[in-house]
This record gives sequence, C-alpha cells and structure tokens, in this order.
Amino acid sequence: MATIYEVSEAAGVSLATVSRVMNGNTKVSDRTRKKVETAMAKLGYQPNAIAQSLASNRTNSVGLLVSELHGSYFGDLMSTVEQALKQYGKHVIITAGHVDEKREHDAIEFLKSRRCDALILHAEAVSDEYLTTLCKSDLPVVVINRKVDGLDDHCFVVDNEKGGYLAAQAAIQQGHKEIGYISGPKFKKDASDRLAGHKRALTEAGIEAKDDHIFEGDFHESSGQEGMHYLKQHFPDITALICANDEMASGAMTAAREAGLEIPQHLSIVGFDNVLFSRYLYPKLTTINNPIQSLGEMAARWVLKNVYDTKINQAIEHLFVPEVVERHSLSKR
Amino acid sequence: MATIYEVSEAAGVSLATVSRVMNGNTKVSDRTRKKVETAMAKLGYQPNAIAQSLASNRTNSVGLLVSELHGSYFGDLMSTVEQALKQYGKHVIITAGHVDEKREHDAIEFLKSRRCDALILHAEAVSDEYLTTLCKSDLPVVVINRKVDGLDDHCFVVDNEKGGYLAAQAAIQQGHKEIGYISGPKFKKDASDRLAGHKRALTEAGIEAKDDHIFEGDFHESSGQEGMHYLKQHFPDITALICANDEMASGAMTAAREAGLEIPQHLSIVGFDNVLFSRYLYPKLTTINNPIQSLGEMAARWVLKNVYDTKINQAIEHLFVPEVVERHSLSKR
DNA sequence: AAACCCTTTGTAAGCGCTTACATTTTAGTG
DNA sequence: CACTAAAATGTAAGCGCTTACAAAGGGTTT
Repeated sequence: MATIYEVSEAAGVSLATVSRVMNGNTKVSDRTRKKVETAMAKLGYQPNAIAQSLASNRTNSVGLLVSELHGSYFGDLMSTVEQALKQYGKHVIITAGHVDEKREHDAIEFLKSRRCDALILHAEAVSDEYLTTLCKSDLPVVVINRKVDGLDDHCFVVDNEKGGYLAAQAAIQQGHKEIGYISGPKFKKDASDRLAGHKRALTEAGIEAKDDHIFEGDFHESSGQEGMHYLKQHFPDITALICANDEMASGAMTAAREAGLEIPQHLSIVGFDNVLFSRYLYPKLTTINNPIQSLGEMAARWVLKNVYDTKINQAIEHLFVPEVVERHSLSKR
Repeated sequence: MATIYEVSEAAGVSLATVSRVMNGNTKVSDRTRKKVETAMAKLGYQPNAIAQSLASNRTNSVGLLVSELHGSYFGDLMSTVEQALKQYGKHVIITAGHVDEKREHDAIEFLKSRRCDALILHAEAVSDEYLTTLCKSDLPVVVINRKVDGLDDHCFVVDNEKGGYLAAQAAIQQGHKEIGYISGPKFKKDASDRLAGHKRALTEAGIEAKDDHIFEGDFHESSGQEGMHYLKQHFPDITALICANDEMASGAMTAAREAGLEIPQHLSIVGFDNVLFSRYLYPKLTTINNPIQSLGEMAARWVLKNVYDTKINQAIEHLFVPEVVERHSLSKR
C-alpha cells in the first residue's frame, strides 16, 4: 500500500505538498496539483486514515451507542444517523450497550479510545452523573431519548408523557372507559413518563386511573402476552388496552386472538413507537409515532454544527412531540 | 488525556515498560508492573487506539459491510458478528452499501482506509471480479451470502436452491397443485437460486412449472401486494403462493385479506428468511429459515481463526442448509 | 536593478504508540 | 566473590501523516 512518501517521490514534490492537495485547505498551483494527482492515481494511493487521525487529532468519525444492533427502533436510528453524517464525509462507529451499565460503560470507553470526534449516546443504563461528567469533558457528547438535568442542550428527547396522554385520549375519544395498560419497566424514565401521561388523560376525562388496571411488562413481546392474560382474567370488562410499546402490543394481540377475542371488535389495542412492523400486524396497529428518526437526525445535525462547523441553517430542536398514528386496531366502543 | 509518556514518568519507568505491561506479551517484573498499574489508575490512563494501530499495524477491528443498517435480517447479522468478535476483544466497524455498486465500493474503500484487520462483506452490487481482486490482496476478506467462483474458502452461503425446493415441496405435500410464486429480482443470485429450487420441486412432483405463475418482485413488501393482485386476477385457481422472502409474503397476506381471502383456508402462503417479524404476522407465517446468524457467526469465527490466530476448535462450515419453519399460513389444500 | 510583497513549496518536528536492539540488573554457579 | 547467562528494562527508530515555520520564486514598483 503506497504511502504519501512514495507519492511525493513519484510526483517530484515534498510530502507537505502531497498532504496539501489531499486536504485542499492550502493553495497549491494547478501544475503541481496535477502532478500529484497523477502520481496518486498511478500508485493507487489511498491515505491511511489512522495516520491522518493521529497527526491531525481528528478522526472524522462519530461514535454511536445504541442498546441493540437489531430491532427496528435502533435500525431506524442507526440508519438515519449514518445517512446524515455520511453526506458530510463523516462516519459512524456503532457499538451496542445492551442496557447494561458495565457494557454501556465499556462501549463508551471503546468509542473514546477510538478517538471519535463526538459521541451520540442512546444510553439507558449508565448513571446521570456519569453522563454529566462525560459531557463536561472536552469530547462533545449528545444524549438521545433521555433527559439529564443540567444537560438540556445535549439531550434530544421525545415527550413521552404527551405520547402516553395521546394514546389514552385516543381511546377515550372512541368511547372507552375501562382501559387496561401494559407498562414498560417503571424504573425506566420513558416507561414511567408514558404511564404518567396515560393517567393524566384518564383523570382529565373523569375516569378513575385504577392501579390494578396497569400491568408492568418489560417491553418485550412475551410480557404483552402475559399482561393480556392477566388483565382479561381479572378485568374482563376492559374494552381497550394500551401498551407502552409495539412489541408488547403485538404480544397482546396474539394472546387476545388465542383467547378468542377479535380486534378491534371485542378489544381495541393501541401501541407505542410505530416501529416498522407495526404496519405488518393484523389488524394494522394504531400506535403513537415515536420520532426516533428525527432524534437521530437532529443529533447528527448538532454534531455537524458544533463539532465540524458545518454550515447548516436548519434549526436544532431538542424536544419532539409524538403523534397518534391511526390504523385499524382501535375502534369505537 | 494522559499519554503513555506521562504514565512512564509517574511510574518512574521507561515508555517501553509501560507499553509492555499494557500488551502483556513480554515479561515485566511484578514490582514494576504494580508501579505502572498504579500510575495508570492514578492518571486514568486510556491508551490511544489510533496511535497503537499506527505503530503496530493492527487495529483490532473488523469491517462489516451490510446492505442496510435497518431490517431484521441485517440486524441479526450485525448483532451476531459483533457478539462473536467482542468476546475476543475485537470490534466491528459497520458500513452500509445500499445495494448500489458505487456505494458498496466506497464503503469497502472506507473500511480499507480505516485499516481494518479483516473484512466481512455482505456485498450484493459489486462485481465478482472486484471481490476476487479484493480477496487476492493481503487484506483478509470473507463474503457472506454470495458464492463467488474460485473464492469458495472465503464464501459463506445458504443453499438457496434447496430452500426454494423445500418451500415448494412443503406446499406440494399439503396437496397444492396450482402454486403461484413471487420471486425476487432475478438478477440477484439468491433470488434466481430460490426460483430454480422451486421449479425443480414442481418438476419432480410432476407438476408443470408454468412461467406465468411467477411474478418478479423486488423483495419489498409492496411488490408482494402487486404480485398477489396480479396472480389472483389472472390465475384465480391458485391455492398456494410461495414468496421469495418474508416481506413480500407479508405484502401478499395484506393484499389477500383485502381481497377477502382468508389465510390459509382460501390461500396458503409460504415465505422465506424467517425474519423476526414473521412470527408477528397473522396468521404466523410458515417460512424457510435462512440461517443468517450462523453465517455471521461462522464468518466471525473464520476471521478469529485466520486473522487473529485465536484458538477455536469448532469447525468452519461454508454451506448452510435452510429448513422449513412450520407455522400457520400453510394448510392442506 | 534593488526593494518589496505575495504566493507557492520545502523542512522538520511532532502525534502516541510498538518493538528491535542495547544495556543493565538479577540470579545462579563454581 | 568473581563470572556468566538469563531476565528485566531502557533507548531510539520508526508507523504515515499534519502543520508551523522557513525558504524560494515571481511580479511590481520605484
């Protein structure tokens, strides 16, 4: 693999000149530029990004931490972030934290050791303090889908409370009064926010928010099934079931069908996230759009603007408001 | 950020010694090791991976090219590869090629410029020649889900012909005789292989493989819908529909339902790939398991064994045989 | 033709590590 | 206790680039 030195020799110029035509920030006469370019082409020269990074202290890569590498939610996120950055010649280094404190921590350390120019974190397990410390360091960091007090400028979040509110409101507007809820793990901020919004909607509508109508799941499909069983067994008069994410909604649909209930005739179901497969479900799932792609794009934009001084004139937003996606799993009571 | 030099000063030893305790390949006395480790801890030292790579010509990272960053198929692949490599302290750098020759090419060049120690490629658009040249270079390369003549040791593939055969056979065994087929783009090897297997199964069963029963889709959901419309309109006596992947099967299911057909009572449907959401579909999709995870794991294992000299005693397989996953969308005629 | 300035190019010092080789220390031996 | 081999440590030369600074051209102006 040819080095810059060989190119400079072949072109009859100095190392510095070759470097200059590569980076294009200093003036080089057309004649020498041509010579260098010819030499590069002839040698099939490809700059060594590692050496460039070491010398320039710039890697042109952004670290992205997600919880998992699979699943539509993170797929969408990775995809959006990558697209947005690639446009400007920046690259993404992706790592998975698996919602485990140590593994998230290790993943972040890895990204730091790779000398990423900035970090975009979807961190669920590490502490607020850790994130705060990280943001205070000279490595630029943004946090996705999590609000950390004092780090507002670095956080990009969805109004989960509002989303929970909207889901309940949609059901209420269809005349439902006995509403079940399958929550995510309550220690997770997004789960508890969604639940809070749910309760607020009920209260505002004059419906008592009964705690025993709430089943705490784990955001996975199977707990949707469990929740469905539990609720239907104990509260057969429930006519609408709201789930804190689409996976659990899918599980609930399966369980409902197995119990001989038709959706939405016998039971309405509302999900949350609007992941890709929610439209593959039958009936197509009415859900709350979680604008994860907007989050990703905004985070990328923040990095481009603040780290790479890219001229971007679109505004940077930090709070995203979810919306109801009306499909076929919610109907009049 | 502390450097190795500061550590060596703090510990009262030379640079080389610090490097030695980091890499642990040369003997260092316990006493000095302790001193160095203390100094490291005190300074919060973190080696600069970039500098390490430049000096050692080793990046400990493997490049992974996928077609998309989203979708369960690639999600599964990325996840498996990452897990397998992480166990041995190796990292994955993921890029997307978007099934476009230039973009795949650029992505590979990017991985090369990052000086990955090896490349795992799910390349669909670049030419066989390009891959062959690549494999001949001194950068170790393996190819996933694509067979390139002369590169057998570097290829990890699924027997798509067999898969297509199994799908048709499954339908035939249930008594179906009028069988529609929605193919992927025929220029893609996997699509044409699956189709070939399909035809072979029909022929062996004494059923004429009618070309007009075959609709060429593009592997996306919408073309499943189109295919369904087309086939049902022209050949209403079709009782079973086999789709070359699950996305198209899902589209076909939707279209069938809209046309008032119940599945599988009126029409049986078989998919291919067994992606995650195929079990969310209703009815749960009978499909062909595409062992993409095994491919990923095997590719990772190959790299560990051949590039990093890891002691792995499991065998390396190159050909994976798909299997029928029986669920609820295929029934007796 | 000397003096000046602007543009283009070259020189060389690092970036933070690894590692071959040289040197010192330690332990073992008679 | 001197002598030697083995073990531990140090020295310094890179890895392939970037970039501050120096030097050299090339016009103008007087």
